Amino acid sequence: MLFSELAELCGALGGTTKRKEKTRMLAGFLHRLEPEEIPSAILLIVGSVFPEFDPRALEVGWRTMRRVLEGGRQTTLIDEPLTITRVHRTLEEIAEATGPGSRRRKESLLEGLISRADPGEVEVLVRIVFGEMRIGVSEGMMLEGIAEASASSIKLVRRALMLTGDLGEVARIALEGGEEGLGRVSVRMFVPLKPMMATMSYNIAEALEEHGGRAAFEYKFDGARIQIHRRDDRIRVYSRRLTDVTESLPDVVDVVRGRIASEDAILEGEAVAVGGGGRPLPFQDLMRRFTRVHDIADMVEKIPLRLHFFDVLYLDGRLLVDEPYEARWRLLEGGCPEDLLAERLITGDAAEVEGFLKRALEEGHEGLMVKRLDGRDIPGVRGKGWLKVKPTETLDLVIVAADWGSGRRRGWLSNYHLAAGSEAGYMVIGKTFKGLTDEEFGWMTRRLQGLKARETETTVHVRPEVVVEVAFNEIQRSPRYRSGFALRFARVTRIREDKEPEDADTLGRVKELYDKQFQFKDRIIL
DNA sequence: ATTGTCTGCCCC
DNA sequence: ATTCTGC
DNA sequence: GCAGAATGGGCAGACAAT
Repeated sequence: MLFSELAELCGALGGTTKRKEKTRMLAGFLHRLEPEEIPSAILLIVGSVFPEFDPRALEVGWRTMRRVLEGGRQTTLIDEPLTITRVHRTLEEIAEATGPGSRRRKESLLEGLISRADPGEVEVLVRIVFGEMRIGVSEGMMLEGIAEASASSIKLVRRALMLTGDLGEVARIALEGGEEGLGRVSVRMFVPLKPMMATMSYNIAEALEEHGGRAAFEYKFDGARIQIHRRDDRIRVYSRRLTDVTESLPDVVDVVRGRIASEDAILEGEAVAVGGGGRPLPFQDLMRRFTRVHDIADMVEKIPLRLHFFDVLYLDGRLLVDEPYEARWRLLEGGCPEDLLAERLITGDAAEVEGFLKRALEEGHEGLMVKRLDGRDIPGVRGKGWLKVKPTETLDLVIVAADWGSGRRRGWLSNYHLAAGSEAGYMVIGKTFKGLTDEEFGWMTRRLQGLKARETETTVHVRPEVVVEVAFNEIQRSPRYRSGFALRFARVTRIREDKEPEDADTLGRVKELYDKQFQFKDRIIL
C-alpha cells in the first residue's frame, strides 16, 4: 500500500477525538493492508519503527531533522511514490547505520524519504521519527482497532501484547488467526512481559479504602524496575521499557545465580544504588550504573546495587499473572531469601501503615506501594490493583520565563521557568508544565505577557512577579542550571496571588532542603 | 586524544 | 515521571 | 477510569569536530 494512504489515515485520525470513530477507521484500514505490511504499518501509525524490546534506534532527533528539512531539496519527478514497506525499510536502514560517517548516512537516507514525500507525508514522517504521532492513537487505541478488525475480544488482544511486547506481531496474529491465534500466544522465556504499573494515590486512608479496608503495603524504592528471566544458567535482566540491560548489571546476574533458588522463573523487582553506610544513594547515582557499557566492573564496586524483589510472573512452566497477589508472593518467598524481598506489611490499620511509611522514609526510600490482596497482574496497564503513595514537599518559586506550548497547548505559555532568589538574583531550579487547567493556562499566559521583558522564538522572559507553589519529590544536583540544583517532578499546586516575589523561597532554603535529604540517604564521592 | 553535540519507544 | 482532558 | 498528550532532569554513549 502507498504511504500516502497511511498519511491520509493519520490525518483523519487526528481530525477526531471520538474513540469509537478512531477504532472504526483503524479497523477499516487494517483490513486493506497486505499481510506482510501489517506489522510495519501498525508500528508507523503509533509513531514507532521497532517493537519495544528491539534495541535498534534511529538516533535522529530534532536537530538532525531540522537540518534535513532546511537543507535545500528538490523533488525528483522520476521517483516512484513511497510505499509503507519502503518507508519502514528505509527507517530500519537509518537505525542500522552506525560507526564513522553514520550521521551523514542517516541524514542522507532521511533526506531521500523527505524529498519523495508530499507535504502531508512529510508531516507524518517527521512525527514518526520523533516517535510521537499525536493523533490520539497510541498503543491502547491500536489494540482497540486490532480487536475490532479481527473480531476478537480486547482482553485477548491485550494479553497477546503483554506476552509479546510487539504491537505489529499482535496485529498480524489477530488478523491472520483471530481469537484462536491470539489464544495460542503464550509466555516465552527471554521475551520480557510488559510490566504492571501503579496508580497515584494521595494518602493512606484513600488507598486503604480503595482496596476494601485491608491491603498489602510494600516499600516503594527510588530505583529502577527490573524483570529477570532465568532458566537454569541463562539469566537476562530487562528494564521497565523491556530493554535488555543484562550486560550493564553483572552484579544483578550474580545475585540471581547465587541466591535465588527458582531456576525457571520470571521475577520482578527494583534495583537500588547503595552507599557505604548501607543507605540508598540518590537516583542520579543509580543511573550511572544503568546504561553503562564501559568500565562496568569498576562501577560495580563504586556503586553497588541492592535488589528488592516483589513479584513472580512465571515459575516452573506456569504463567502466574492470573494468580492472586498473595499466592504469587508465597511462590516468590519460596525461591527468594528474605533480605532480597521488598519490605512488606499486611494490615487494615491506618495508624500502623503510617508507622510503616515513616520507617520507609527514614530508611531513605520513596514511599509505599499499596496492593490488593486478591489482585491479579494486569501487565501493560496502569491498573488500580497497585497504588503508590509518595509524600511531596513544596516551595514557593518565582516564574522568570515561560515557553510557548505546542499541540493542544499551542497559543499558551505553558512551560514555566521556576526560580529562587539569591544574592546573584533569581536562579532557575527547574521548569514545569504541570498542574494548571486550560483556564489557568489562559490566565497565566495573559498575566505573563503583561510582564514581558524580552523574548525569543520559543521563550518569553518576564519580570519576576508571579509566585507559584510548586510540589516536587526530590532536589537533585544540576549540571545544567547555574544554581546547581534542580527539582525532580516539579508541578504547580497553587498560584500564590497572595505572595510577592520577596516572600518566595530562597536558594539558601533550597540548599538547606537538599542537604537535609542526606539525613536518610547516603552521599557518594567519587 | 580531548572536547562538544546530539540522542534515547533512556531511566525516573 | 505527573497532570489534565475527552470519551 | 482509561488513554493520550504535553512536557520535566540527568545519565552514558556514539559520533563529529578540533
